[in-house]
Amino acid sequence: MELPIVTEISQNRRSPFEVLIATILSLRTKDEVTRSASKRLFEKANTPQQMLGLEDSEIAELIYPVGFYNTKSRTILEVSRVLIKDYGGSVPDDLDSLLRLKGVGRKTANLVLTLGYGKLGVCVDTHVHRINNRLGYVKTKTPEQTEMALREKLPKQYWIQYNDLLVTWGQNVCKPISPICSKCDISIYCKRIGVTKSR
DNA sequence: AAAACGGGGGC
DNA sequence: GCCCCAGTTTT
Repeated sequence: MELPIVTEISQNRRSPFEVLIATILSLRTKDEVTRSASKRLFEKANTPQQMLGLEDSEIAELIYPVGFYNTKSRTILEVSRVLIKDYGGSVPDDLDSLLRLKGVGRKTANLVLTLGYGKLGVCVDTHVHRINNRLGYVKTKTPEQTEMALREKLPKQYWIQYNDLLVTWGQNVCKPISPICSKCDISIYCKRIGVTKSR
């Protein structure tokens, strides 16, 4: 099973900055599309200093297929500027500082901590949110509520592996539409809440 | 709470 | 052709 792109980047010993940028590119975007776009971008620039050497429109053109390319290219440049100005050109390794960056929300911040620094983070995206609610493990409306619930319920030692596992599972088995329940190892524990069609 | 940001891929 | 995607910001 192919690894999600951001995970793959972290496992190739890429920098926290690359994890951060790849995560920004991946927002609301299919994994395969993010894969090619991040590769193109990193060939041109993979540090905040190098990013600032590119024009807004240049970045937008490189990442074009990911969608939201105007927002994302501005975010990349703005984040790069702040990293140089306030953090000596490196990515901060605490949640509060990361959340203060424009364009970085809870999911991105926690993912940078987890994959960029091997630190604690419960990263709740649509996959983690959906799977936990289907299982009946949590009953939450927003991803942030799911994050807080998991911090209480899930043993710390599993937090880092947990996200990668569920995202991979969410992309390949417990899909948003027509999940392949016959291929699911934890099917017997699942309440299938909100699952209409399954295979 | 809902809209806006967006092209690509699945069906 | 229609709907969703490792979200976040703005209204």
